[in-house]
Amino acid sequence: MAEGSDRGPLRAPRGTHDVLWPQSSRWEAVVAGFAELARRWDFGLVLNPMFEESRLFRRGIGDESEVVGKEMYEFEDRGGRMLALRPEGTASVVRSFVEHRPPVPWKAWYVTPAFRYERAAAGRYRQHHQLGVEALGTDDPDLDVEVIALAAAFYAWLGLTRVELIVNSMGCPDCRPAYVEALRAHLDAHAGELCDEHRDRYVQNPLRVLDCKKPECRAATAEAPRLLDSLDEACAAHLARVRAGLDAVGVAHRIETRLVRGFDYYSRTTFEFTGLALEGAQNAVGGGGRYNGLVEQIGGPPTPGIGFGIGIERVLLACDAEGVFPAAPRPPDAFVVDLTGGEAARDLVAELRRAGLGAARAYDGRSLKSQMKQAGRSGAAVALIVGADELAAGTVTLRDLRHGTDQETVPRAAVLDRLRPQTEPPEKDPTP
RNA sequence: GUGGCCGUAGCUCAGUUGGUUAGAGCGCCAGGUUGUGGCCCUGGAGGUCGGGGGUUCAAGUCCCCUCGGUCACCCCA
Repeated sequence: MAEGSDRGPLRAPRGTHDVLWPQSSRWEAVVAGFAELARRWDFGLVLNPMFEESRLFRRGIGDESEVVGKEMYEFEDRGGRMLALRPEGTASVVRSFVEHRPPVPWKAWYVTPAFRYERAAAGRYRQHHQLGVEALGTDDPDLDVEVIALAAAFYAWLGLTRVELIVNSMGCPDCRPAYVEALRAHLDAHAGELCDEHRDRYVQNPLRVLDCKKPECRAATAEAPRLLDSLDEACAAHLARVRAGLDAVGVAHRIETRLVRGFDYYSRTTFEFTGLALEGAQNAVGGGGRYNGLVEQIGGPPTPGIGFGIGIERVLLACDAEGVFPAAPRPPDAFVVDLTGGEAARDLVAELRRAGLGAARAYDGRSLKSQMKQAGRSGAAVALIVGADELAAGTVTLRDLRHGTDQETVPRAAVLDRLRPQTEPPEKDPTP
């Protein structure tokens, strides 16, 4: 183990990253856009702790899952409590539901960091960020449709077009066991054909083999029984209703019987959004499903639920790959250039800001040329220049920085009125 | 966690079979213009060559370890 060596430069820990302006403007916009969609879909914001008792995740997500089994950031606090940084959002949200018992249906959205101790790569981080929703209290397939449609609307709002939605049903505790047995029987007969990894492990979790991308496993399961065919009547009807709903609201999707998601809590509807423009293996931009047994598992009353998580870094990567949703910096409305020692700038920016305008200025008594350069770089629409002449005359020189070199002399008292009409930004609708 | 590739100014990179004070473009700062940005010209600042150890008269160049990135596997967001 590398003891915190004191050599070398300080850097962000492996798998973490900083987001600086102007890149961060995309994050602001992503969250604002998602918040607006959540409002339309009638979801309210829920805030949860970033760490929880470890047992929440062990019980909720499943001890066997990769994420809990080997990727959790677990630690003991000074009081001897075993805690873990949240590896995903659902367990915490559901725990808060169980703890507070809000009236159902309870529709919550969140934005949160998620922590997983795994080897970093492009689009995979030890701390990444997820947007998500959880809806508890009803098994109504129309809700599945709403939840999936919300995610689809989000991708569309970003401008993404190359996103594919795959849907499957994991069945329920009534019909899945029989299927798992049938699948296991099939795998027993083909065990020799499986890839190295699954040859021995398929017994524990046969469903995993369906998800394996190795050609051997693909071939060995090509003729395997399909979960879709062994759904009981209720699960089959549920899925049919979800599919019809997606068609009705115009959400294109494809059934993928191999889709098996990583967490233990899923039942019935599962889905995943894949960024087709993304290179490499990290191309899932979002996913989720129904988890009708989860609330009970962590100590609440039997309550069905459904939700999804969307990885912000992934989605932004997909935007880069498709060339959409660029960073949109918000420049100041005016840049104050001061040649009098700073007092005029100090007072003028204060006045502009009180009036709701974005005001920037230079510091350290730079030269006029230097201040003008900064003004140009800032993206401000106008420069407000105050020198000895203007100070004496009670005016400011207002220079257009966007178009040409037009400038005019404006009485100091009229500056605000002169600025307001041309800078009032139209209230921007975050959706198309 | 396993294997491959990579790591030189803030950024993108060059750096000859190891050989004096490590370079370019962009960016930044200043000047050209005693009060005017964007283009242009001139100058300047800025580097533990990711970190540590080793080989050598000599290491950015070679070797080992380590940290970080990246690709594949794995896993998923």
